[in-house]
Amino acid sequence: MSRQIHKSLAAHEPPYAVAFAALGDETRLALVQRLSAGRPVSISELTAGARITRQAVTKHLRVLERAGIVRSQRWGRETRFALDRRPLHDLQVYLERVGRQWDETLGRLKVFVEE
Amino acid sequence: MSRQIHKSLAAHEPPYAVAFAALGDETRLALVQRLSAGRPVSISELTAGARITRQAVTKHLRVLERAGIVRSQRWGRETRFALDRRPLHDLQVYLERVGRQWDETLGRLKVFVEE
DNA sequence: CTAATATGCAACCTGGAGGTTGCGTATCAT
DNA sequence: ATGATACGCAACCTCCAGGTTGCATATTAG
Repeated sequence: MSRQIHKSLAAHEPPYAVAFAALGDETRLALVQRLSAGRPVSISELTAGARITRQAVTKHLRVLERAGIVRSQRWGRETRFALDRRPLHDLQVYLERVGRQWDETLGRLKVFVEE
Repeated sequence: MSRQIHKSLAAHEPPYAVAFAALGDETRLALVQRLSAGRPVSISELTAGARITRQAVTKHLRVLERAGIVRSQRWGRETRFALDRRPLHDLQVYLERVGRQWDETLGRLKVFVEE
């Protein structure tokens, strides 16, 4: 899309695309679900029962971390990950805004038609 | 992610991951923005001013369409795309739910601690 | 102290995402 | 009728996401 649009949108806004992309994977969505309970969970525990390797799980967690959705903290020999709700809330607000913009524009359009 | 968790979550729910993934690209997010005005827009118009080829734009639009976020309709020689707000709203609700689950679980935890 | 546990790091593999070009075909404008 | 416009289809290219394996290292358990 035009460079102008892109720039104007991404200028000082959070990197929505990155966050959405982080959620755009079944495995990572499942991880988010699992962490949504609030309790920090270690990599091993998150890997337990999974069909993929611990390394793969780790990579997914790092993706979520770079997107700001999750934070990690070492606890002895294990690394525990916890959810951060703020970026998720930001996405929610973003989606609301898109819907609202639709309403407003369509509202104006309706007024125009009715005149 | 254990198979059980995955299945129980994805069983009859919308394919959230697919929708999130569709939004997880700057170009496609820009397209969504542009369509959020409500007016159906043709591929050519969406391509105008973009730095990528019409074909690339088309591919992105198809991705959005498969995710249900956008719908296409032929209008003479052009194909116009329009936004569908429902899937976006579903995502919004999904994100709300994650946040709410956090609150509830943490609430329970707090009660437990205080007893 | 020693074995088991929990991770990190790095190399490596493979498929598909994102992009391009070329060409064929409706449809619209003149 | 004819040229310009708006697409679709298909082949092709490149790079990186998602996954694995192997090995080294720090912690904890007994």
